[in-house]
Amino acid sequence: MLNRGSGVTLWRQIEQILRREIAGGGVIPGGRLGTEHELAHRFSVNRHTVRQAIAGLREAGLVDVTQGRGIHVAESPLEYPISRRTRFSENLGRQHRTPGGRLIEAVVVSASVIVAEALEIAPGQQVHKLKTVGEADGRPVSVVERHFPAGRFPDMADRYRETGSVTAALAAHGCTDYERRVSRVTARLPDAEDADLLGLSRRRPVLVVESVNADRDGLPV
Amino acid sequence: MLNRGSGVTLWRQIEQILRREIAGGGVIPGGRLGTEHELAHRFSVNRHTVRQAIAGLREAGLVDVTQGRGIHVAESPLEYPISRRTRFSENLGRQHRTPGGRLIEAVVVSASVIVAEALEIAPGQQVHKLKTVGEADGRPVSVVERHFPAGRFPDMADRYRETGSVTAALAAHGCTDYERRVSRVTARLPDAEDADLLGLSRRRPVLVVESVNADRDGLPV
DNA sequence: TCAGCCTATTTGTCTAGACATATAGATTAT
DNA sequence: ATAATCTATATGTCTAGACAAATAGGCTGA
Repeated sequence: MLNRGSGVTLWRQIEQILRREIAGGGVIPGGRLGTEHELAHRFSVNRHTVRQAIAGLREAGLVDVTQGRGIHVAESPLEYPISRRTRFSENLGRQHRTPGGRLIEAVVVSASVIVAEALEIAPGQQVHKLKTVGEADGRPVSVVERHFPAGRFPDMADRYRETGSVTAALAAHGCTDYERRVSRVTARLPDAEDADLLGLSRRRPVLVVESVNADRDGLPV
Repeated sequence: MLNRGSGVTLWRQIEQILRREIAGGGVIPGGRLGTEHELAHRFSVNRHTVRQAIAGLREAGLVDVTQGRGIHVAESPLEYPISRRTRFSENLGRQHRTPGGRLIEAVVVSASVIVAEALEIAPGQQVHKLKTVGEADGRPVSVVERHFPAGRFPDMADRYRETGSVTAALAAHGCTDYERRVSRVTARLPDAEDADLLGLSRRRPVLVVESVNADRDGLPV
């Protein structure tokens, strides 16, 4: 099965074999890949060598490893053969117009310097902070944090809860149309909270869209 | 130095200590962090335990580890306290219009199915493939791969070399204006080649802009 | 029936040591 | 002086084995 003197390390060979098995559908998503002990025995190597191979699969988000439970093929590695990209490549233009989203948090806070600058208000002024999780295809794909000046949009949170739509909530305040003014796209690795909300591996990069909307509305991050 | 029965694993404690030393400027960027052997002796642990701690620093892009050379603090972990975002948050609209870029590769290849579909030509037809590295602020920030149908733009590579501009090269073929038709933004971790070209850590996510330009020009990836 | 406990299973951490391989610098030969 | 070779140093890989800790499922007692 393995080639021991080929210049290619054993754990890489093992990783490759397991990758193919997963990609080829040899193992059902959610099913066990086998225990470290089993795999070690199967490839006739030490358990630690298997662990190094598994570490690679884990980074790639192909398997979930849990102490006491075992090694399971991740739920949707279906698209693996295509690429390892993060999936939520939304159409940017639409992203901020879509009504959907589950509300996580709605609080009124003092504007940080960055937010204040974007909104063209004084730092420390009250702003609504809405945190929502966007969903598509039935699974969470984006975490959005919006800031609205509390002065101009006093009932923002309530309106959003009623309508479930940012656009509608803004309209209720007399703002019938808005446009993105600037938009910066960056990428980073998600922090623990984001990863939890999205139910994803911390390995997968996350898109961060920072944009400021015209008509004097702004929404960083 | 280390607390052995605290519930926090040794390697995590070691990682934290080293992180603080790096962030605090205790070690000069480019300087050695010490060898695995030295660190193992310093913390009175096994070399492998140190290795696991180092693996964490490595993932975070804080150190460069090279066989035979040792462990060195990464060149610019300066912005570490700020955030771990990738830096090249370019203005999307401008990205494909900018003239700049160093040519890495220019070949004529057969169109893959994906490329062919985007360009609305038959798979297998000849296309120019231009690979360039975009620079900003003196450092490489983007890897762009463009595909042009060889039929419509026979001298693409030469023209690009002459003018150093995609727009100009297209104009030489009678295509004076073009627009992005659709654009998808995704993020992924760079592969070895990309990381090398960009001179960056493989941990930092990379933005991938896939767009198809109107006037029947397309440029995936 | 249900809660709590117990235990087998499985991954996580740590140690110990051997050999492989890449790097840099010194040494040697031309 | 320059190029090739050798050597010490350092990380990479692999094995071996011990104990810790989390999970799941079965068992026991109320």
